[in-house]
Amino acid sequence: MLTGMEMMACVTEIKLSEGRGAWSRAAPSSYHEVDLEVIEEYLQEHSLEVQPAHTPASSMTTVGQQMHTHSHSHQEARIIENSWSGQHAYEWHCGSHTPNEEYKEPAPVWPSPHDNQWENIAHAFEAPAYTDSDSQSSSSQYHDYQDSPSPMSDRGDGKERHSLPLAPLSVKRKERLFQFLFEMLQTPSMRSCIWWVQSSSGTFQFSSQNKESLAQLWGRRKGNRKTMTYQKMARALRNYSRTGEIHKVKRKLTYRFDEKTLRGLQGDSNIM
DNA sequence: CTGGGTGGGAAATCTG
DNA sequence: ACAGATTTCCCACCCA
Repeated sequence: MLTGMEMMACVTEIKLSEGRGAWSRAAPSSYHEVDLEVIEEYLQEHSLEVQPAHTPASSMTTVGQQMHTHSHSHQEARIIENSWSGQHAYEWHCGSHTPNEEYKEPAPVWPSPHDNQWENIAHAFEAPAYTDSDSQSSSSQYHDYQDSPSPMSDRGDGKERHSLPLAPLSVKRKERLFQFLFEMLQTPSMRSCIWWVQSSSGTFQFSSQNKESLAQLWGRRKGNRKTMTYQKMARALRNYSRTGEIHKVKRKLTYRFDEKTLRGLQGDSNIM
């Protein structure tokens, strides 16, 4: 049981490795193998659990440091098998805690930028040049979106109302990118990489400094030969514009799940 | 001019 | 063999 907790803590911290600047030169080839792994394991292990409404994200700030070197346990046993609407929904039911984590700040505000505890894992995860290019810095005004009772009242496009072939399959295929992203969106520990801008409309945004980590995680999950990058992941995202699962919104690093897609994901995540 | 994003064509890969 | 879903490359464009 502790593992879960620790993992959580660990992951929770890791993700925010942000770039302090110091170790920003960390070898891009070494950092992801460590922490990303931890995160991945954690995600897999908890893919079926309902996370508590209040994530220990802020409470246990120290636990993780000893884990990033973790021993790569064993729990890769189950890989979330998603089945698009129908079968057995996704395993993630994080709906319970969502209400309090999303519309906080659209930007990943690291718990304590000065805590050197992060440093350990920090460099390990991602060490960008530390440019506060992220929304919150001072220009979070992009989206003042506050989750309100107005589902999909997003400006821009609100046209897809017909049926999309989102659930054509009867067999479970590999996890799709948008499913992965949704999962990450429901994972509090990934807040530093991706977050909801307005969950009700399915609008989410990537962290400009941690988007690469998120991409790498995706690539690892897919077991790609080469390292996944945001550029490539974004290319896949652009393909979604054509197929309709996800659309790009004018905001930087911001995308929006199609209503249909979102419904499917939500439905699956909390068995509707 | 530069860099971070964005948009896409096209071919390569994987997987069911 | 085939199709769907990326993945990988690469290049053009924009904009701050």
